[in-house]
Amino acid sequence: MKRADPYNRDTALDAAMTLFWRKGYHATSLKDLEAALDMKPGSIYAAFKSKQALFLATLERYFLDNRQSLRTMVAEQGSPLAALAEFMRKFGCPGEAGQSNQACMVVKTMLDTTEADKVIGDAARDYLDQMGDEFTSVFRAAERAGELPPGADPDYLAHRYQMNLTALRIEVQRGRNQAHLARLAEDLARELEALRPA
Amino acid sequence: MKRADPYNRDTALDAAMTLFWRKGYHATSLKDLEAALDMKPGSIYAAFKSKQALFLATLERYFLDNRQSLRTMVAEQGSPLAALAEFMRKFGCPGEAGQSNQACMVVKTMLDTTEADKVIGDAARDYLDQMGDEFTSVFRAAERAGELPPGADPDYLAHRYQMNLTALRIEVQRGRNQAHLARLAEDLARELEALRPA
DNA sequence: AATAAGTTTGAGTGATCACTCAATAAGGAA
DNA sequence: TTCCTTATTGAGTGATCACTCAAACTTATT
Repeated sequence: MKRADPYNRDTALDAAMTLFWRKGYHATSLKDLEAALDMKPGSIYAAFKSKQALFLATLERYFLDNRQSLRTMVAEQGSPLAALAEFMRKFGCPGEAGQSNQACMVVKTMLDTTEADKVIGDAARDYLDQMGDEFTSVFRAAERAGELPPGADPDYLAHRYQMNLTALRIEVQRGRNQAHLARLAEDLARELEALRPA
Repeated sequence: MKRADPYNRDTALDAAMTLFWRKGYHATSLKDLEAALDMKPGSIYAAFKSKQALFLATLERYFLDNRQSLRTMVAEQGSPLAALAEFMRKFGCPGEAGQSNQACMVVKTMLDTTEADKVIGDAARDYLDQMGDEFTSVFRAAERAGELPPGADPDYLAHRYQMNLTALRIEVQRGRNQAHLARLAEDLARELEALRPA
């Protein structure tokens, strides 16, 4: 039997991430992973140690991707507040930029996890916290730039922003039509930009 | 061997609902159900036909419970808007009234479901729609009672309300501290009541 | 060519999955 | 009591679960 090419870690992790993101940790079997990664069980275990370790690796990858996407947006946009608005808007157009009609993988993971999968649940909560911190620091930058009204609380604003983003992305997975999602994202973005003093 | 008492459908459904709510459909095994319902596999299958049918029955029960809770609130509160505000506030105090620190079972189910579990996913989406319709009709009642500003869109308001409720309940499962959750719920409730013209 | 080091292979592990069914027990009607 | 219907029992079904490992293969070094 011919041997397959040596596996590519990035490609494999991407495939695993897509699969886990869509199906969730519990509903994804090793058979599914073998097919998606085009790897035999032995190779998967040699490369990633266990199903759980592989999942954690994909979750980290997902988080890092998202954080990088936000940071890029902040660097490209003229202002912190505009970056947050644009970041929000992007999730209202699923299938265009992003790859899927799925809610946030980290949120899905946290909701799918109990004490029996403490390691995974803790990782998810930690990434949510880190992403929240990221939003907070952007709001703080907005404050320094004079984009927030006096007395605004960057920490609280970040929290509410994260909640809105989460809710919007759940609407995406709920299968709402594109027009509805776009209006929703636009409204949320406008409410953000409305913070800017006149 | 002594026989167990004949099962009580309500008790069994409650126990199954609690278990499925917490662990999710995929992570809940029949062993888990046998222990929680105190029934042997044969009895479970005689009473509920299949794991999937049992899950669907618990999901319906969960939905009906929640809808009833909202309707009771509307009947008890002085105004529709006050009822919606109070309904929101209740979810900010987990462990007090409700039984668990879990997000909405219907949302969790929708996020945990793929084409492979189409029946379950469709049921979840349908209950979300029905709950949305319920909120819409309360907002319409608020409109008739003069509690909404002119030009308000009850359908859109209901949608945003549902999103906020979903996000709040996810914060609960995220494990935020009680003070934070209470403030969040209070703010969301106040924003609702701020719709009322002066 | 020969050897060594490192990967990939895939049949096979015991455990657990959802589920079945013949046997058994309980309650009601005669 | 005897029969009949209905419910419960729990060991057992084949399938699938996450996972292993000795053998086969490839590449690099000699």
